Amino acid sequence: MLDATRAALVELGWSKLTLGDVAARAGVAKTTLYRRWPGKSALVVDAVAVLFDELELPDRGSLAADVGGVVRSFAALLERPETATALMALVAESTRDPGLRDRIRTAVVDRQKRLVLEGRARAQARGELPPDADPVAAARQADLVFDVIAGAVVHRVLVSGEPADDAWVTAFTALLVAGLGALTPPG
Amino acid sequence: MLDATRAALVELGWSKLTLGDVAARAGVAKTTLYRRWPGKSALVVDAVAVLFDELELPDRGSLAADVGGVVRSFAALLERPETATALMALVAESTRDPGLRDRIRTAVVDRQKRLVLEGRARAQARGELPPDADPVAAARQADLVFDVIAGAVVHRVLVSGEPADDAWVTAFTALLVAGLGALTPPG
DNA sequence: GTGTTACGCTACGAGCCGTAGCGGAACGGC
DNA sequence: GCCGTTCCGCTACGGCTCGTAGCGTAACAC
Repeated sequence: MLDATRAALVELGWSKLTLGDVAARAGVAKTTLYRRWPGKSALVVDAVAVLFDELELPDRGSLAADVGGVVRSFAALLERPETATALMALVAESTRDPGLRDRIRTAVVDRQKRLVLEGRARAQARGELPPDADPVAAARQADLVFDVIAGAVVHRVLVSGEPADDAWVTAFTALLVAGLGALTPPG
Repeated sequence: MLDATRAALVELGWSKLTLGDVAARAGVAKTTLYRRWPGKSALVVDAVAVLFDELELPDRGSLAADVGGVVRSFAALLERPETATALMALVAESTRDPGLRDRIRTAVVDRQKRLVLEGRARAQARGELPPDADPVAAARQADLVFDVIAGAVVHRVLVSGEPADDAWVTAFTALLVAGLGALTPPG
């Protein structure tokens, strides 16, 4: 079912995707889809969410290398046509649907944020970042870094429409790591 | 016409917005809309584009203050319900429609990027940033900064779903300015 | 043997899309 | 005063999608 949804997303995109189509591809009655999911948005959330499971963050030895790695893998995910068209449409829908917003958060956003927390803890263990003084300040900084990384990649790939190639990834990583390094030693 | 489109966006959101609705609100026949715009997407692009004209960048005296200013005004624009639901949906559509992508670029993206170029030139005049050595490298850095700023704000407001309040703006500005400052003096 | 659950299939009213066809109003040239 | 052009409003239409209702059936539990 979710496979059929992703296939339909690749071929038709979000706007022209119909539940009748998905049902036909999956060899399933349209009724069954409506019995399991309340609508198009919820179905696509589940279909796309599994793609974010493949995001991992192996230890590459330094904060800069870890940031570069997560940026690269996230960009690779966004350059797949299914995720690109679906993610933006879902975010647009979630603007007017709090329930959908929660689904997206638990199914997609939290899975990415986990990587940031992981890389951050690793950098602290290496001594590249100072340990947490205040836990709420630490959470705020993690959220900030997450928004910067994910936002920049999304904007580069989907809005500016240019690839996140090696040159861009290294430049962005350098900027972010330099900012973190310059900001935290004194404070 | 565009006023009616924005009003319908506020009330219905992107997905439930119909051209018949817009026509009724504008006191105009549905045919007229189709005579002027090829479809829903193009109409909404024009309706939203004018909102980006109010973005300006007064000289606030320092690079940090200028960045904070543009972040604040951009965030205020994104927190309006019309722009939030429309922008993301348009980006989603543009992944499958190169023509729409160009419309968005000229009508929305370029208007924002202008601010970045302006602030950058101003910071160079103040001596806060080094002058351009290589023009293509300068353009690349400007694009990078633009993606970081716009992407972070969009992600914060629309994906994370939390407001870009003063605390966040100052933290983000500090991170970005520190990164720019730490990166460029040696190079 | 029976209740429960889940599914497939058909059919339906409702709504929107995008277009065609027709008639009317404004404007300009002469 | 006459006529061509252009723009608009209005109605109507075929086609498509939505989401639901109704009915029959297969698997499973006990």
